[in-house]
Amino acid sequence: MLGLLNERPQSGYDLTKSFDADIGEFWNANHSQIYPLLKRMEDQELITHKTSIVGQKLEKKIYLITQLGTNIFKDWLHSPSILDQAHDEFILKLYFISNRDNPQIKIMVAEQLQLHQAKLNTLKQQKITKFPDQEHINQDYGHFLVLNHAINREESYLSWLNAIE
Amino acid sequence: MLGLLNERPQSGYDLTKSFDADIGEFWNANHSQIYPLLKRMEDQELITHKTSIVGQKLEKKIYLITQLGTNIFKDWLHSPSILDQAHDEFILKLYFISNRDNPQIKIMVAEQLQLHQAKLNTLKQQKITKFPDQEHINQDYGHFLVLNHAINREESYLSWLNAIE
DNA sequence: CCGTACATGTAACCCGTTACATGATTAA
DNA sequence: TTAATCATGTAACGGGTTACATGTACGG
Repeated sequence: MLGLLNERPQSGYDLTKSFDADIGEFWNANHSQIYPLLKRMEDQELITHKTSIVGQKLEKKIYLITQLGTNIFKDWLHSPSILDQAHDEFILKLYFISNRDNPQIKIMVAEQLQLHQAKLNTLKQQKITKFPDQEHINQDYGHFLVLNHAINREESYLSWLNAIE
Repeated sequence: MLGLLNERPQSGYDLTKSFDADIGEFWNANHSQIYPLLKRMEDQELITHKTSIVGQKLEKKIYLITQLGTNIFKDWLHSPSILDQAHDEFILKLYFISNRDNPQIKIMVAEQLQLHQAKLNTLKQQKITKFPDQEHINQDYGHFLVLNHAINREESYLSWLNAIE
């Protein structure tokens, strides 16, 4: 939300739409989560708001990021991202680095390449250890499929990373 | 947890280890989440437990799935799985179908193929609409990378699905 | 005897979804 | 005038992490 408000001041409703659209592909939030969080963030002085009137009397709260919020956001943006199968922070950071020529992209990609390569190596080692022959595969087919899925996931992630730039 | 207890009776500690190991690759849970949940599940009569003594006096609670729990688990296992970028229920179900010859696998795979193919089509259409030329790509590079990532993810998912059996 | 693993719990806190609740604006 | 969209909130509940808290068993 700090990242979105850093791009332009907007309302909770606007933020909700962003999550429904492109960002929602890999990070989701509903309006019932967004409105209370906006309040909490304002308490923490990361954002402020002004009220705008739409039509005759509909009050719309336009939230703006503060200097403190901007600092926190930038610290986050430049911090390393660990691997997490549920939420990919690296992708989210990439989303906010809109400028193609930003040298930060190369650094971040290199970092992720290393992490995912290490993960892939671990998974491949697990496969060799746990499924040395056909008999082990047949005895625990579900586990075998799932391990293959994780390997496939990491391999395609690596090929996507390598294709950046 | 019902799935794991359906395979064999075990303790909360054993369940924790399962999540730390192979299942944790795509679905995680900590012991501080597991112990209270076991109590709640016992209240709901999905599981029961017996106490086993290890060594001199260490009490170990062995949880067993009930008939009700087994029914609920099997209903879940045979229910369709929707797409969810955070938690892949289909993978989890596959994990519990250990028998390679189970005809259910083919049905589930076909279902997922359809869902992921539809998702891929939507994403590709979005890419054409939102990024018709190089200028649009340069203006919103972060969004472009993220969309490509989602497309890449779906394509590799489909190839993995097609490789099953 | 000492460190690692076994074993089980609670507390505080935020994440996230579904449902409940209300009302205004706008375009057909 | 009516339906879709804009706009903002709360409540209940369970998901999930980090930290706090305690004690036993076992192998070297």
